[in-house]
Amino acid sequence: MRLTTKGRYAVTAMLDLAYHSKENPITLTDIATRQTISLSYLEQLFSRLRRAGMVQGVRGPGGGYTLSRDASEINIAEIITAVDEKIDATNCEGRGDCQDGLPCLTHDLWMGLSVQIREYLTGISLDELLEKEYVQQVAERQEHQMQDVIVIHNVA
Amino acid sequence: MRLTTKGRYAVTAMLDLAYHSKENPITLTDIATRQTISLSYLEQLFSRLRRAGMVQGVRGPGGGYTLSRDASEINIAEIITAVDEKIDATNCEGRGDCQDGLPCLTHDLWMGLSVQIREYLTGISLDELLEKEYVQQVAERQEHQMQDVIVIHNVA
DNA sequence: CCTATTGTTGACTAATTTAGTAGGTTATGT
DNA sequence: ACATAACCTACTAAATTAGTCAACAATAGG
Repeated sequence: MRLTTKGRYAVTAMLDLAYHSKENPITLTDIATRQTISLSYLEQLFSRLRRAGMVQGVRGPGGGYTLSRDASEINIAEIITAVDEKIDATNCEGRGDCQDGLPCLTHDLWMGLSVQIREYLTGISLDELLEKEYVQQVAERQEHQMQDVIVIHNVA
Repeated sequence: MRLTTKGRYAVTAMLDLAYHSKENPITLTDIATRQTISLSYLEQLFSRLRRAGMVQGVRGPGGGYTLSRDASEINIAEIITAVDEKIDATNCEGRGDCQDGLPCLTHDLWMGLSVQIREYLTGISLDELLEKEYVQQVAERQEHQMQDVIVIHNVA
């Protein structure tokens, strides 16, 4: 099982995208600034998200990324899977050959945990997350801070 | 979140111990053979489990390890915590300072996931695992294979 | 008392993964 | 044409895992 910043960054970026790209494409530079994630790293993640068919890239000025599907049709588990390989607590990727080709003593336990985690994350859509009061507060705060960054940039 | 072989080995070893140490202490060498885990690595893990007060070591011939508590009083979450630091899906260890001292956009989501995983693993005791038909089958198989190893060893 | 057994400890290491950099190439709106 | 932004590939530093190795401490049994 790995749930590292890779998967967390991907979900955060997708949520940012869902929040801001209602009409126009959003650039990775914007997301990188708002979420303080390195731009190049975001590019890698979005490369995978695009290949997984979750986002669409638009090149050139005014371009950026948009969601390929409605935010209600994208769940958290598939975002993590797209960038982080798999949500799986076993060592044998569920095959049951953990000990010399046969299942280890605790194989079933990790299978159960995997199902548990997968069900939880599959059950949450981007849409549902967006509606949370908490998310909206943080998103608004980030927009204000973004304004500050732009002002500082223009002054300099 | 990290759920790696470290935590899995610890739970597997503890389950093996619970299964075999009904009367006498069990040596790490036995556990290492049955579960195909490196002895030196097991020593490291049991050092932590001992400091966490979950097992007791008995030195000298006939020694080994026993559970400090009844198997019904030991749950899976605490075993993992003892060797694997923490069951936590956030990047900020739950503090909410993930983005420049303030919570990131998805902080709440990871908090919820952490609770979910922790509840699941806390709700399973070693005792309960032992009663599973599946575990008993694997344990018996391992004992037979262990006999083979001993026979081969004596012949050689 | 001696010795084999087993726990206990600490330092070291190879392999893997993560997180991030750097530098380029395409496509496209103005 | 030119600036903008996606897109792509290769490289790298830091962290973590999964061990190895070597020594020391306690103790049961002869």
